[in-house]
Amino acid sequence: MEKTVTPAKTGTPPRADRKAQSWTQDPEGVRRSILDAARLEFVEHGLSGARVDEIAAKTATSKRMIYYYFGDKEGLYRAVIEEMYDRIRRFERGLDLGALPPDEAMAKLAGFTFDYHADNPDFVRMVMIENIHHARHLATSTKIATLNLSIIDVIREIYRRGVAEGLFRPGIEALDIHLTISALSFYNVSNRASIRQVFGHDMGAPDILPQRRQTAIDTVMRMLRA
Amino acid sequence: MEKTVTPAKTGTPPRADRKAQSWTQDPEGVRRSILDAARLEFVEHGLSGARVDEIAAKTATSKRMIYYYFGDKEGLYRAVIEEMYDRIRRFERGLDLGALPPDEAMAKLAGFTFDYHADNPDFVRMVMIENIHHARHLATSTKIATLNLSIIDVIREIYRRGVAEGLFRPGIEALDIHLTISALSFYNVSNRASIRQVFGHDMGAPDILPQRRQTAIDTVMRMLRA
DNA sequence: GATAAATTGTACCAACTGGTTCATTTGGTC
DNA sequence: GACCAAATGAACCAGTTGGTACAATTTATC
Repeated sequence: MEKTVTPAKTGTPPRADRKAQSWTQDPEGVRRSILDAARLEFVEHGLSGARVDEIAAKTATSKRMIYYYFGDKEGLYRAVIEEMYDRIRRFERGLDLGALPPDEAMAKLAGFTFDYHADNPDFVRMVMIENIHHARHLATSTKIATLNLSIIDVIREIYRRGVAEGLFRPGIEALDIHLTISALSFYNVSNRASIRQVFGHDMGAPDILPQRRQTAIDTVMRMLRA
Repeated sequence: MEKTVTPAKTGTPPRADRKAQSWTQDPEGVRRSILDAARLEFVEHGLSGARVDEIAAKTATSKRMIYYYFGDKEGLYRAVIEEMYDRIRRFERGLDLGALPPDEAMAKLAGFTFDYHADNPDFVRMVMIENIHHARHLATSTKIATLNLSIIDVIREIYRRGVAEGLFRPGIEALDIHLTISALSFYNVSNRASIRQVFGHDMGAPDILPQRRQTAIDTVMRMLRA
């Protein structure tokens, strides 16, 4: 962000000597830089609390480019949301649990999900913020509507095998399993601050987290066991 | 909100004929009215998204009185938060589970907690909002620090009895039990919008809620059973 | 009747904020 | 060398927003 030449101060920019600086053309890089800065700001302050000027300041580029690429504040917010959902979807797709016995597969899925949430508090906070806004942007996003649900299929298949092998009790909905895993993974992260405030325990602390993780996995397995 | 006399339009208010209206002095009523309006607005738009003028409009009184009683926007927000925590604490204290056998007591507690969250989405949303702000206002509130924890004692006692009677397995922390119950109660409400958007199911719908409720209770009981 | 607290209204302000305008240059590609 | 997209930068603006100033009146209390 260093300028070699002092910029003119008139409203109309100078003709010559504007900038001797050179720069590489890199649209993706600029978008990246803006998205990263925006994520930081939105995650920290929410949609209404985030300041465009603040995002611009965190960027390697300028406020000008934010509007150039994302149209307006909400467009930028939507882009951040979409990217985060893209990421967790890729994560879920990357799970390869088909080769494992059902109980191991389910325990592993629960563990992975727990870890993903614990490792990505930014994602958790964005989901919270989006829910505060009644998932309005999720609804208008064209990208998100088509995708998800894959995780439900994964769970359904593991569960089916588990029931067939007599390991799991029958009659449970795949969505119910997913919601239980999610709830137990999400809550510690989303409500970490209030839990610490009210009960004096920091669920994100490295000496407490593993215990909570084990409890979550055990709880899911016990929920399913025949 | 009817005025019998048209107010003067000068900056300096009129001397006479200001208002023939009479009103009863009712500080508590005015505070109530403001707090209710503020709750609606904060719950819907968050701390940064809420507009003081909008709160004033929802009030039976004026913006003037908001600052008169609560100092500033944050003071008002803090008052709303404190009141909500007061309410759930009273609810928790009101539970009388000591007379029931441990398993019944625990199931009833889980059910009550689930219902409280389902019936009070405003509370859930305020807790979300406060967590987005890292529970900063919970921390600075003098009222909240001293109180809670009673629910942990209730759980600890039920659990102790359950273990003594051989109904529950030993070695579980009371806080872990509470967090599990809370997570399973909170998540459906807090993430209702995104769940509906992504999976197409409205967890608050009257034909789905009871099933989710039962799953939550079952899950807690299975977590504990010896 | 005096005193203090509760209440009323509204115009107003300074700071902030999302978003735009203007004019221009540079890099890559064919 | 031409051409277009990428990139630059800072001033500026109109609308919003939390909060206040000012001046007065009414109600309850003793």
